[in-house]
Amino acid sequence: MAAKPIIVWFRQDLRLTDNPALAAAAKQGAPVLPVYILDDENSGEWRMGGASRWWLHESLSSLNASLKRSLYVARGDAASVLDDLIENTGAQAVYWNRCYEPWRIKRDARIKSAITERDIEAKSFNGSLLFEPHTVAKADGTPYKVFTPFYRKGCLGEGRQPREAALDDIKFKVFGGGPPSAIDDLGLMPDIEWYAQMAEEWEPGESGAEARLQQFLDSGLQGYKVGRNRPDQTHVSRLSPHLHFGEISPHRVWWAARALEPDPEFADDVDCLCSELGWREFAHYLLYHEPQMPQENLQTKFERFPWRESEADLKRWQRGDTGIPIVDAGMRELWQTGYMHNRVRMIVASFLTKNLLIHWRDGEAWFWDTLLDADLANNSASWQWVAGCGTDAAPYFRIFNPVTQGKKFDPNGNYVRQYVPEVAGLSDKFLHEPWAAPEAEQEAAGLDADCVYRKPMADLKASRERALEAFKSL
DNA sequence: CCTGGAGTTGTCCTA
DNA sequence: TTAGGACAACTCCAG
Repeated sequence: MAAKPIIVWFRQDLRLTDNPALAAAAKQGAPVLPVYILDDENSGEWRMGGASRWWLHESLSSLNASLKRSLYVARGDAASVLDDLIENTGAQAVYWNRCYEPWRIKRDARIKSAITERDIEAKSFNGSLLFEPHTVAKADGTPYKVFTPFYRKGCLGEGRQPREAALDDIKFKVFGGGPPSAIDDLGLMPDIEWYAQMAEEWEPGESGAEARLQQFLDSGLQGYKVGRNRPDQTHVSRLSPHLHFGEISPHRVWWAARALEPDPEFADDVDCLCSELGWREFAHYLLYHEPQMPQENLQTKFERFPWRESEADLKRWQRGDTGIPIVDAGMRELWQTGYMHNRVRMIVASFLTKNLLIHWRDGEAWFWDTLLDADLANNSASWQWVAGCGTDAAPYFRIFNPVTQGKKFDPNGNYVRQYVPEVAGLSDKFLHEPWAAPEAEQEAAGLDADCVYRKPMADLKASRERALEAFKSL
């Protein structure tokens, strides 16, 4: 009798290296039946956005190639797909790495008990977080609400360290009796080829992730602490989509950076990178303990906040047609490349929620649909943070001035000029506030009298005052 | 239970 | 030009 296979259910861990569920299955010696199930249709309003779906298609293709084209893919209800698979293949066990979206936690718990009831082994592992949410608490047992103590004491206190990434090249035999892969049938690819530029800039999949890490370690990490704020420079890691889909583990990134720490040239930069990974942890921690975070204000007093409703204004923000150069640059970068530099994310989010007083959930939804790295935990935690309704103590008067931010973090205008060619002809002095330039300069740069960059959609001073008033009303 | 220090990412005005 | 304080007061957290 042939050995019964072990199903390895891939989810947000689309890699072979440092994959605890896969490693555990390989260790058993049984053939591995690798499976991916597209079931986000059942996730309520958190069906994957268009950009993510393109990435997933590419990433699955890459994983399938690594698995010698043996990946079994299906769409639909995960429980019944697994049920049928167990039935048809005589599988002895199902292994997977844990996810932390509330709907997935619930679903996985149901699946685990259903499988166990059939006397089939169901086992889950930690492959995606340095410190899982249920392992971190204050001395009194309640969850942290502030990042710094969460990270310093909760994660790194008392000699706690994340586990080392397991980089051994594990050997396993793939189960040959499964149906053929049919990634194309998942319907992840869009009909219109809007992803051409994304395909040029990104390489979804495990080898692309490792290459990106190496490139970052070689040429981005040194100077990261300061440079990461500059959208005109290349000091951010751009690992977020790879991390989201689990093409690389945070452990791998953490320890690869730590290895450079003895070099004094890197000391502060490594700490800073690790703390950014810590923020990723914190977002997942918050989502675990506050499952309503993607929908509801963490600070309930914000239920009274006087948000404005304006489809038209929201559209202009989405299109990058606000008349504020750095905001438009960011929104267009997002639309064209599926990515936006972190500093600019904060600027556009502040503009939407404070200057326009449009609900953070509208911004969250747009990012969800357009970001390649759309991640329920990171996205919702960050939007609540910027809007001021999160658990941290960001003071309400912290309202970004996009002109000041632009001058500070894009001083030569290279970033704005790349995405907003309309204003490229202005001098650096007025690039970030074209409306303030002398008329002669506006004309010479080709800005018509009714051009949006001479009449931005919001007066920064007046809208700031209005936001401060709105906050005071709480 | 009490207490005191601290809190990712800013802006604006004034001297 | 630039540095420093105001902008409020609250909650979190650890000792």
